[in-house]
Amino acid sequence: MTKTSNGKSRASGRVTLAEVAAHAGVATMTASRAISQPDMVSAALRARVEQAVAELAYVPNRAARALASAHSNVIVVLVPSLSNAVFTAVLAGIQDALDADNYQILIGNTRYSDAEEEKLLGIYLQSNPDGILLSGLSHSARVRQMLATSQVPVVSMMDLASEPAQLSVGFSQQQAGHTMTQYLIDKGHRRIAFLGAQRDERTLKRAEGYRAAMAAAGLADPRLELMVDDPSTIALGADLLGRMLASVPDCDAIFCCNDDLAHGAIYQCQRRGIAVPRQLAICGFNDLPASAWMNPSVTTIGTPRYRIGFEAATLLRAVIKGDTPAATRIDLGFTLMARESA
Amino acid sequence: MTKTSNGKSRASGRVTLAEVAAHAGVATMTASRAISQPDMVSAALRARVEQAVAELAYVPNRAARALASAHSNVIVVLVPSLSNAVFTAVLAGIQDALDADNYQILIGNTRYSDAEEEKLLGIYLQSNPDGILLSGLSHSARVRQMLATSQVPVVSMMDLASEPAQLSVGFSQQQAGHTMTQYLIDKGHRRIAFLGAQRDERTLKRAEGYRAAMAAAGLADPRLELMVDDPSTIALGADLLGRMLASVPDCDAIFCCNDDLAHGAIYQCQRRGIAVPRQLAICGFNDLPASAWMNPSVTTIGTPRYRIGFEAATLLRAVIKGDTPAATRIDLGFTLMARESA
DNA sequence: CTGAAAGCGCTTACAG
DNA sequence: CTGAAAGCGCTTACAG
Repeated sequence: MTKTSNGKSRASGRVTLAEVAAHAGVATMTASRAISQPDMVSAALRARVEQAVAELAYVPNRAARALASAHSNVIVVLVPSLSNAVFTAVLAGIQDALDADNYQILIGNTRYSDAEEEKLLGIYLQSNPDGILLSGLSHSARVRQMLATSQVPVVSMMDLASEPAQLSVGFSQQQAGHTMTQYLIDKGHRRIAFLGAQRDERTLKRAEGYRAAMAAAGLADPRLELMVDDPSTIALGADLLGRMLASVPDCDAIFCCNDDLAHGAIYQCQRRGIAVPRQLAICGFNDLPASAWMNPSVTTIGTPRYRIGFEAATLLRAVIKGDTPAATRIDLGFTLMARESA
Repeated sequence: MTKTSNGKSRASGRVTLAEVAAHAGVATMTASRAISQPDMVSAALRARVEQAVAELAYVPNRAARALASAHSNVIVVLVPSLSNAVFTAVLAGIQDALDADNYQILIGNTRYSDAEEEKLLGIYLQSNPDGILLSGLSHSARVRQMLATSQVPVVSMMDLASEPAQLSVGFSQQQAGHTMTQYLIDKGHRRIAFLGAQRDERTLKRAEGYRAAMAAAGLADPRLELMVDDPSTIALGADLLGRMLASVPDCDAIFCCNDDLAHGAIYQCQRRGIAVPRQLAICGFNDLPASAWMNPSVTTIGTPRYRIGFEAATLLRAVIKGDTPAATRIDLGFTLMARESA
């Protein structure tokens, strides 16, 4: 199997293109073309090479190809979480958009940490990626500098960039936060609390939207805001609900920064015998699958996460291929899902 | 910035090790050592190289390193789903286990498809991975052959292999299915249905366990089994519950092959006014976070998914480093979580 | 501890 | 359409 030619070789033992070429009776470069640019080779030679590939079970060496061609065919995707269904949907969209091309997708989970993002980016940049898909708009100075010196095309996902030079696909997190809050105000609620977790960029922007709507309605009260660093979980939602009710007993509605928190808050209300929405209205954000099925069903903001991934990947691919995109800032919008809980 | 030497160069324009070496006034190979094997270089030279690296913002070319060293430092992980919280937990365990080493983790989502698994494996094998982490024990003939010819070490996750030569980390899916069924039988249920989705390997084995327990108790009835190909979702759980109740009205307990289905079944009962567990007992599998919080809370099987990922990656790393593992088959067990719903 | 040179397995202008 | 040769950016026995 291992046909290393000379004794002192460091060869990998795997079948090489040269062996395939020899087997097919053509030059190495012809074998290369038959595989990578089949149209540039005559049908006869192509068939011989293909047969040799099959007979020798040839597997191309991606490192050698990347080195020789200065093209990695790698696309890096950095998401802050894999346990959050929002980002797995984004990934599914990316996968589908890139499926046809021979891209290798490098998925990095930054765990909502700047340090981790820097580390992962540093490692992934070693692979000389053709493009990068990032979550969110705000990144550490170090990350911004690494990106700048690398010269690799970047598309930001989830939110909309303010500078048109920055490619972004998403929707206005702030506006969505405002819309949900206004909905609660229009329903007649006055003591509307905001429950936030993770304190990430998007939570902060949703809170800004909430704050703007409350202020405009003359309902602002800092005691109505409860924001913690912990990751969003159902358990945290249950906990935060208790804390809010303890500090603001006359609270009549709760806007959770995401559905996990809302679910926990609702389950907690059920255990305490608090009727939702009659005694307390509760709404979330993202429209996770359970939100439509729970009892009461959960009022929330539907977000186009799959499409964000799909469109961002499509945009990135266009830029990599040298196209000048028609739009550099793609707003996919959001949908208020008015259901039973608020 | 781009210091390509000769006119017709295909250089990438990035800073190279040779430039770093020149900047530091050492030979290229010394610069290489200073970076990869710092202990083999004197402190003085090491410092000069490190400074040159910093000043030039040098980023190593992973492809070149892989090609020259015949070592990719890549570990491939294939999971059937990223939207399933079980596998994202497995991934978290893998990440944590491999964090210290400089491994690049290639995550592939096979979407429960043999064809997709073959395709992904083919692409990833081009990167000459040091090791592979696979989900499940049963794979297509093509996959098994690719694995065999590649000679890359493989560890299987989730279930336990029957042949000791095959490295595996998980628990007995069949036994877990049996345990849950026996629990329901012991509680006095007689018409216990099994709801299955995806028809994947693990669902099938849980069903086997169910079948064995039912047969042993003299309760077997093929009409009590409902298995479909569709992916597991809450909506499907709601749907399957309706279908089962329509075909077997005297059904008194339902064993769902996973928690998503169980949640959907319970929500559907709530909408139909069926009391759980009084009129109908319902249990799931995997113990997703919501199961402890729902009302009623969900009886289910707790599975050590994070630890499966962690231990599997640890085992793989040991094998890659040439160690002979003490155990080739690591049983991490499971836990029956008896709660309100059954 | 340090270095000169060969080699890893591909691709790519350039000829023919 | 096909091929000889150089080169991509590293690492590694082998010497000194």
